[in-house]
Amino acid sequence: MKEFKRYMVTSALPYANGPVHIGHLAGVYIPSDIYVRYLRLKGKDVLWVCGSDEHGVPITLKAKKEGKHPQEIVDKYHEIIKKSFKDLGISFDIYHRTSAKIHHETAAGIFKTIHDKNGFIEKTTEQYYDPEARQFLADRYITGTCPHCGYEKAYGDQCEKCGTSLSATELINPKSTISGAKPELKPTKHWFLPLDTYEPFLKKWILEEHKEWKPNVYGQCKSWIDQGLQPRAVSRDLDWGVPVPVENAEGKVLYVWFDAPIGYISATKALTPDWEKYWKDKDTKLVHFIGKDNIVFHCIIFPSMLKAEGSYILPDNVPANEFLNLEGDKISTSRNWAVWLHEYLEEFPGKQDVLRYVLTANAPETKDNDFTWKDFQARNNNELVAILGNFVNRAIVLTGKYFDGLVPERINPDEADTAVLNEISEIRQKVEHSIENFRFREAMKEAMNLARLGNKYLAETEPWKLIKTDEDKVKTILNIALQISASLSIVLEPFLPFTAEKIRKILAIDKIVWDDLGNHDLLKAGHKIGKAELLFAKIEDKEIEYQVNKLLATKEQNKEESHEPVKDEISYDDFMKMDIRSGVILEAEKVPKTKKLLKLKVDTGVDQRTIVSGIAEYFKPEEIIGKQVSLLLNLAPRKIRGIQSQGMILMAEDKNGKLYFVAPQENIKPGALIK
RNA sequence: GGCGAGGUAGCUCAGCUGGUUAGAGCGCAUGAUUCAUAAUCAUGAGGUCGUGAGUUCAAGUCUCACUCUCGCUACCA
Repeated sequence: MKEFKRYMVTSALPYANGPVHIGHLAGVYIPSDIYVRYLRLKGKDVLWVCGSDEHGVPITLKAKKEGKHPQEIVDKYHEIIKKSFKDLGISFDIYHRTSAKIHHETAAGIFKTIHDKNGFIEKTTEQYYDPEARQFLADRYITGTCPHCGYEKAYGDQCEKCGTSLSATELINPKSTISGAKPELKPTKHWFLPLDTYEPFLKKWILEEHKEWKPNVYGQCKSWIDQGLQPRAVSRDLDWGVPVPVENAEGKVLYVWFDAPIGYISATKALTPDWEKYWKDKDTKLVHFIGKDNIVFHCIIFPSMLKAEGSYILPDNVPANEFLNLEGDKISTSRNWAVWLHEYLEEFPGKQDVLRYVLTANAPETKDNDFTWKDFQARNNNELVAILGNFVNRAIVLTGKYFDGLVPERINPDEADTAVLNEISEIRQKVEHSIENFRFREAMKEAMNLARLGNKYLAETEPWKLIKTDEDKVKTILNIALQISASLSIVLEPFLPFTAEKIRKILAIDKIVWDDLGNHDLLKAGHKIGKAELLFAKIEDKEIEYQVNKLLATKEQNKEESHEPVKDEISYDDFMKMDIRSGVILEAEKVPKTKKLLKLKVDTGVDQRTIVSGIAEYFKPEEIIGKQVSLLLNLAPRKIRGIQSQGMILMAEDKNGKLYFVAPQENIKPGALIK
């Protein structure tokens, strides 16, 4: 394996429209913190950067909804996120943000360089522009009269009445749905990164040269490359983001995925004037920690951008984790189904390492995993308290009791004693190997084995018995138990930094270096150690119940609060325009090559017609034949997957997206009017 | 539907290029022990390795089909 002179580590930028939860931590931030802390202890030259991703449409929407400026939104979450990371001991060298000036300059600079090298494809199209709102309008934000059927409220992309696909420019009397103003046709230019031209490069670089990447990452990349890459737009008509730095680009910003990864570079710039050697020197090892949803951006798009720019190095590895679930359900910010970091820190003060431990032990390294509070409690009580905390406590208490807290000397250690000391080095090697291969779960387990080793050693030697007959032997035993404790304070530092620090405080030592791990004389005979202090406290059932109840309450609330806002008022006439009737499904078959579509033949009472409906995920064709349904008959026909769909089946949808038929409770002849 | 990843003891996971009775931690049972936060230590019981075929002297490990979970993608008037 290549030896690198220095390391550049990045962690995915959290999106600043909400706080950070345990899924983020287990997937990205804790693994990278372990990795970086380890490298630092080894004395490596390493920089680790992260920051808030503050651009993009969702933030502007959230701002609009709350009547605020996007900057207010990102300011709020940036502070919450930054503080909670710090409190958990996530040791970024810098936590930056993409709304910062230096980021805008950096992103613009990179765009400009690629632009000047003709690295983009430019495409100009005529698009509607709203002079009042002063922005370009997406097709959906324009209504007008359909040139085919004369329907007055056709959308810019499609007429709902006759079903024809339209382009906004075909509409007669177009109107902006934002301001109501009459939009003007203006040429708008966009820039595309021609990913297709990077295909040969990506093929060689990933598929041939990085076979060691994790299977999920490698497989995902292969899938994308094999399917053929398309040029991707790198700009948007929006007023929140990094302005496109060329002439005649007013109202255009860089697409958020273009500017976000550049945030790594700008953060490094903000950190040190020496930033270039971390990003441009071939002897730097660049590692991106991300979640699986980010694989394509970090393995395909960002490297292509850097390649296009020309002067940057490419990542050596992109360790992506899978997702963490919570109590069996997907974590969801919008449904408030999460354990929020800032809340955890308040509710479990001083227990940062417990969360770090549980999330590492349970990290979704190879497949999605589940976090449960019961498991959280069990790991704390049975592993941290019983194995680790207990061992260190035993060693300290015994030393206090027998030798007044003075480290005793080793006198004629026998074979078993030496074997135990030597085992520390073996554990060290295993931990190193695992961390360097991004297997943190395994690494931490090995580290914990050191505490297991200590417990076993004490149980076998029984110093509390020997003290009556052979004090010299007890000295040797406790010396070794203390050396193990000291080594624990090193090996645990990457995983449980607060605990490692606590152990050092009790042992009254300060300096630690990874290479001291396994040293048999970390504590000199005669050194005075401090008083025993518990490393971990048991977590009682009550605390766990509280958390579980909190989640149950969320579940209840989600059930109740699933109301969409009430739509705009309509007139009775509007309602009566709809022709809703009961009907019966006569035939049903799956539309080939789709997941959700069923082609149905229904008896409407007046005729038999074909309807295509997106319900295949919840109903099998044979199950619904003969089923009574409610039909909207006079909906404009529309072609779906090549099949003309004449009407719509009415369905109720719950918050999880599950569908339910809406139909008369008792059997009724097809064709009965519903009003 | 296409593509990718995964399906190994109650739970969380190891099992490298196929090779003796499939491993670990936690939980569970029994025993030992009391220095320690009823903590620890030892021993043990738990698996037809998603299902079904095939290749091979030999398959959890290779091939094919099927099935379930997750993700990307197409697609839900």
